Amino acid sequence: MVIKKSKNQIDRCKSFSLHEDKINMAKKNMPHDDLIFKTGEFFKILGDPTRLKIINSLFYSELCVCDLSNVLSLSLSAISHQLRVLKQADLIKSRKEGKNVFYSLADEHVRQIFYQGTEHIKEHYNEKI
Amino acid sequence: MVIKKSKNQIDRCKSFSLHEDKINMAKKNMPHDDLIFKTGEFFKILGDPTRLKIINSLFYSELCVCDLSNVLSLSLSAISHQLRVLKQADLIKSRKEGKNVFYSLADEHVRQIFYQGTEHIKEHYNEKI
DNA sequence: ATCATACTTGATTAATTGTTCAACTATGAT
DNA sequence: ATCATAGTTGAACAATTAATCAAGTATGAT
Repeated sequence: MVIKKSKNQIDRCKSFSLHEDKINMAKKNMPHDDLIFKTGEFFKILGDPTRLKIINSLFYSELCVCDLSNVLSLSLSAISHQLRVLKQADLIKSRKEGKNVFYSLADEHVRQIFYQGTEHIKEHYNEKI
Repeated sequence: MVIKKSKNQIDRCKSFSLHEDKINMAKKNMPHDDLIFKTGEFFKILGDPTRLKIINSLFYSELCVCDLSNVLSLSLSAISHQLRVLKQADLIKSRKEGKNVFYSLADEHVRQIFYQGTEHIKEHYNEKI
């Protein structure tokens, strides 16, 4: 009763003509790969609890690596690695003072998008979180 | 010249008292783990080019799996897997009509956050994308 | 009943990723 | 100069993940 697909059969449907207009509309309005990719990279950075906690911590004041290690109860190394990711993506900036390196948010935009994300989740779960 | 750390030394700094106020402020205002985690999961879903392209495609009209396969030049299987991820996260919804399953955006919020993300990137790269 | 089309799904595989470990450098105090 | 503290970094390891493959189900036409 099992029908095996031939090796090189393309796993696509055949009804291109059916919704041709809608398909072309979607294709025409597709942003360039570069923008899609970079936007994805940006959201990916916000897709980690540790990084979100770091961002939230920096809402109130600049903090050094040591402070963040205390706030998140995570090793200096783990924090430092994540700070590098956040800095390379220009979500945060740093300033050196003696033995300390103080980190702060790069701009208001980060705060806004973070806020929108949490609000979306809150609404979605009926304020139960 | 190499000084080896003892096995169980904790990789944390010792200056808790230095920035105690700032640390407590950050701790006090930290959202619950559940909210942080779910927000992270949400952003993670937006952190993939294929899913972003699907979302962008659905900006203009509902589309079936086959249509999306055509728009993105990706196999039905790959599209279907991603649609499931997007649906489970309530970013899209579906409607069955005969042999077709039509997908559309779940709400305006998704559109807004996607838009904010791309705008952030565009600003950041000086409109060069 | 049979067949083609639309879609789904579980398993596999390759690539990516977050944390830890163990080292390193940088700075300031003694 | 030596030492302690603050921070960085590369390697390793486990966990996650996106696409493919090979099968499956669902629906409508003949």
